Amino acid sequence: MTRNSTLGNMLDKAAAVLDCYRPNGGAFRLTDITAKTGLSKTTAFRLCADLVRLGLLEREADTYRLGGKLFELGSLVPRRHDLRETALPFLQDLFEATHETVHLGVREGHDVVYVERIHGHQAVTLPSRIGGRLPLTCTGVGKALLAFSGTDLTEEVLAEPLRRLTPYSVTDPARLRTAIEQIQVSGLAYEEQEAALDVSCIASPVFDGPTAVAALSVAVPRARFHPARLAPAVRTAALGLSRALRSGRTV
Amino acid sequence: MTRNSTLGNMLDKAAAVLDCYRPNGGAFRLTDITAKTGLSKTTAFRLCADLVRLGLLEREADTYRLGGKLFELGSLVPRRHDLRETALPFLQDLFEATHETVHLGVREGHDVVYVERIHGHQAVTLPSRIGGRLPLTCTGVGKALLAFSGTDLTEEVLAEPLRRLTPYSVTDPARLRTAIEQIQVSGLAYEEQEAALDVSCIASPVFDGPTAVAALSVAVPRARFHPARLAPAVRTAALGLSRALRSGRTV
DNA sequence: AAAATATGTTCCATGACACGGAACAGCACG
DNA sequence: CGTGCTGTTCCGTGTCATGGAACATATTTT
Repeated sequence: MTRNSTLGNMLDKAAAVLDCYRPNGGAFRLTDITAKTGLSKTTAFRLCADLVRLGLLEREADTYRLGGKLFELGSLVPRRHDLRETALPFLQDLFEATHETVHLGVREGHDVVYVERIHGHQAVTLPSRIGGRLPLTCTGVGKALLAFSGTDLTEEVLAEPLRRLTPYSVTDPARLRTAIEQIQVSGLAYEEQEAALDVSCIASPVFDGPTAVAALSVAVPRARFHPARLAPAVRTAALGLSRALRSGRTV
Repeated sequence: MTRNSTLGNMLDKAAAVLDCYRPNGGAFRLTDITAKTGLSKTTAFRLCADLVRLGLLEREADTYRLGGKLFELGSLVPRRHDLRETALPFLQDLFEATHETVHLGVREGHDVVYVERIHGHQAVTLPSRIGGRLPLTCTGVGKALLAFSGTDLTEEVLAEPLRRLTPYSVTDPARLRTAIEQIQVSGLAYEEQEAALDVSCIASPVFDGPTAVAALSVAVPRARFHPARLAPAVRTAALGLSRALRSGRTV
């Protein structure tokens, strides 16, 4: 009868249920949810039923998935929506120039959150997905953001152990520090197989003030990786978007 | 002390708060929220504080906006995400062929919900937005969906008064019925200034079985509206996507 | 076939906690 | 200075979310 002490109120519990689905979505059964959240079977059952009734979860034969209303609400989040809307034309330009996978990401804590990801028929296989999170240190977009987010953040990130997604991920703080310095002078971040095997990436920061508000990149299979051709396109798109953001703000 | 009887539990109240932001997002103050939801000031205050703590809402100087976690969760909704992922290459093709605003939408009840919307620098002004809802009867995508969602739904929609977004919106059930029949034989839905002034649109349904699972369209300013050029492109993209969905399912 | 294990589901008494009214605090007005 | 508007804190009350136990229904093991 004593309430579960770890989660405060009903809302915390509901949020815990939803958090089960981060960062990869999927479909879970009631038992999976009780295991992940620590909620009692009864509580999880009632909670899921409520969430289904509210459209935040959907049910299909003993499994629960995220519901359509979350999609609607997520699309309305102003910070994301506004950025995406101004960025999209530039991302399209970049895609049309390269026909490679194009990313737009923002920083959230020590992670990059992808706001947009467009690609054609031959998509590279990458851990990135819209709304997904990856460590700042393992991706082109992340490194571009990190290099222009202030020295405090850089030191914070370098202080803790660097995560590894592939054997090529940079885990030596000293190497990362020099990489960041190069990014700061060139305005371009390179990444080779550090997030996924056989995928390289060029990224460039987007500014709306002193620090980067976003970064965009193209990711290409290693066989087609030609920096001399890609770098100017990425840089152009990033500068164009920066200018659009500034002019939008002064209106 | 008597509890608000109209909303059952704490979760209902939280969902009511989030629903304030549909369908147009924005930023609301505490008073706005109490007015829209009917919650008491105290309850709304506590609830919003909880939602901010959970990342579902963000606060900025006495106003609340939808929070970043909703964006993350919304992007993971499987039904939407999977469709978007397979559709994107075809939408890109269509955009590259036309350089006009491209839509992808699905049906939800008597509305169309837009799953994707891509555009270049000269975007047409339209009420459509990703995650947004519009009446099936006022948009190209909507009419394409309606024409291939079974006669039961058609009759349901025709039975109730038809909504009007512009002076050109079709409100005569008889005219809409013949329009639907034309769509059914041609596989193409036309719409001229019925959703927004000065914008016309050609749409085509996407199939993964007997009924349409989605529809895609291009929307163009009236001055550039050349059906003979646009229709084949739209049709090609829709057929390509249909085929990709089918082959994806049989794997 | 029976037993065992795993699911999802319903029932219930209980007390933790969400509730709204009242009071307070800070601002902008005229 | 008062008056009207915000957001915020406090607190006693009783509602309703809670988890255990029991039930239902599959699937697997003996």
